[in-house]
Amino acid sequence: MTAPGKPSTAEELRGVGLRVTAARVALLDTVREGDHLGVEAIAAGVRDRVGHISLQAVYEALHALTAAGLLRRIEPPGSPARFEGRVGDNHHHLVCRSCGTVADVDCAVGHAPCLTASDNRGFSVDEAEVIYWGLCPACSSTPDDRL
Amino acid sequence: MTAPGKPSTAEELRGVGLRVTAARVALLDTVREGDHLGVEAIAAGVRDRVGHISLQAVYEALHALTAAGLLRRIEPPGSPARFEGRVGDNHHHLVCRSCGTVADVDCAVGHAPCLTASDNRGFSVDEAEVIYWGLCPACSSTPDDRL
DNA sequence: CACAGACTTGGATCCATTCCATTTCTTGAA
DNA sequence: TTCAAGAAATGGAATGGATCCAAGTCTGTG
Repeated sequence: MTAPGKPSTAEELRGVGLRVTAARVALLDTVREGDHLGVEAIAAGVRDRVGHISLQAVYEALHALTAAGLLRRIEPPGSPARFEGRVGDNHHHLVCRSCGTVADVDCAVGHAPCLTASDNRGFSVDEAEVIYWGLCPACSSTPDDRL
Repeated sequence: MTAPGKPSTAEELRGVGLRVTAARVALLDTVREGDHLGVEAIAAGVRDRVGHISLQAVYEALHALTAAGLLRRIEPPGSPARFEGRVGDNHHHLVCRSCGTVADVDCAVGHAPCLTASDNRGFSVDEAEVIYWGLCPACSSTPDDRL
């Protein structure tokens, strides 16, 4: 089974080996419907759906879902962590210096300097900050992950 | 006066309208010699030079120097803020997921997808995170900066 | 059904950062 | 050189996001 079309939230959870609980389903839905929500906002959204959830449970679930690859965590310098449901595609973010609003942008692959977003969504961009994540030479030659 | 060649640290401070104090000179030198240092490391470096400085003074001075454009603050998600002396040029960073080491990279302007750094310095990059800073449509049409 | 895993409650704790009131110091002018 | 204005530095307290802990309850899942 598992119609290839569009798996339900529950099926997605199961698909990555996580238990399906009301809280997690509500959390996943909340994050996907929301727009780069912070932890508090997510907790509020989940409470709207299932009545109650503790902040700790929210943190726990966010970790689990992020680790499972169902959510992505972004942390614009200067503001608390935010989460989004868009994963898998390589997209970046526009952050407003004034109000902190976050918007998605596709990666400008293939053309232009990386300073230019493929679509600036109406933002007036004054800086592009790029962080390349990976392993430094020393760490990539080390067998295990030492932290 | 002010030989165009290479202004002293003190002259640079004066040049941006800041007072010249031993602490600031030492701090600026420390950051420039160091490699993406954190606040604690900077404080330690300054203490090596001038004997003593409070953490608060370090924060205050870092703010002042950053605002003045003499330093740049970078904040890789998951680690405390770091400061560097390279300003003015548009360069980005390589961050090691394992040890947190930060290295500079020039912007890959003009060629390649932004996923590819101009020189990866030996890092094995698995992700490029781009944050475009600017003002969202709403904020850019607003006369004053409301936060 | 039984159990591992998830959730709750209620702490405590950690860390980076900021705020406060007070004192000290740099600086430019007298 | 002396002085006053105002910026900078100080110690101490406080804030806020995030994490962790332990004990007990609940609940998916095999």
